Amino acid sequence: MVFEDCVCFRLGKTLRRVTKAYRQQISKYKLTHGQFFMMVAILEEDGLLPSEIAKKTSQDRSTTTGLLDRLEKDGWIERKADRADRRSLRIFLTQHALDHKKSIMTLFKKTNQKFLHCFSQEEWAQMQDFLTRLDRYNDAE
Amino acid sequence: MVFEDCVCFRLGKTLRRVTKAYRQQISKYKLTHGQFFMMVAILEEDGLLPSEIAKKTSQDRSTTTGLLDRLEKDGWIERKADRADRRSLRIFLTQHALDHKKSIMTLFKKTNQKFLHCFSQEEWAQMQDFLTRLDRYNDAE
DNA sequence: TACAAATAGTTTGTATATAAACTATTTGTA
DNA sequence: TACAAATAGTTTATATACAAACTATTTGTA
Repeated sequence: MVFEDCVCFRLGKTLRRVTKAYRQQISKYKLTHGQFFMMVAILEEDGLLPSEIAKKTSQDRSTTTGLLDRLEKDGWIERKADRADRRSLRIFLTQHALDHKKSIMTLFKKTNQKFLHCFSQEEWAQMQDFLTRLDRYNDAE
Repeated sequence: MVFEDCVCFRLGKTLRRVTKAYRQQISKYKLTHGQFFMMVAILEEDGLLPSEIAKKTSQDRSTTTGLLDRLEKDGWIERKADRADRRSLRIFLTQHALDHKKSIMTLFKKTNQKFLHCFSQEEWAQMQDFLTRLDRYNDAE
């Protein structure tokens, strides 16, 4: 089959499947997988700028705006003006988010364990190396 | 970093980067990467059903509808009624698509070569195996 | 100090992605 | 044959993804 050896196609196919399974695992919180990762990033570090969150989650800034919109609408985060730079915002967790912090971080780790079971430690290190090579290749472009 | 060992996050990050580089490579044809892959699938086999194309490209049926809509609008393909089953359609290439068949298939192979350069033959086989394991894991769910 | 360039974040427009519901048709079976 | 179930494809609604353009502010520099 013509797509067998296509890097982009194979990654896309696998990601779609992994994401689908991921969604089922995290459905408890009514967060999409994108929102879930963004929440984890913010739970780990409160008070970041949107641009810092974009970098941390490797998302486009405008994608980040949309994700933050929905997280704010659903009461997980708040945008507050930065004192030092009036162009900037800082993203803070709501009490609701703080109340679920431990539970969400546990779910994050537990869900990922399921996927890591596909690999031995050495294999996952190998996989990470492969992915990092592709990341770097495209940085250079 | 918390996402370092997250399978879903790492795949997503790499795919976004690979796709971005891919887009630049194929920009000549004004096809998105999704449209490009679908065109390759149809160039390889003319007269398929949308459901067969969905399966071949590992896409949802409704995603396939949208991609075929745009390919049809841009004059690459035509939908024709199936004689045997009035629920079904058959997807056929236009003359325009046939005129570019060779060039598109060459671009497909050439572009992918750039990404394969990140790996030795053994490494790519290993990577394929890893991806296939994740595919299978999620099939079972 | 003036002001061009850079930066932070958003908006707009379009494409992919998917679940759920929908129409039309065919299939399986009592 | 009648009719429920299955199938093919689409539509609808919503979320990610991203390029390009936009506003407001800050920075760098002549």
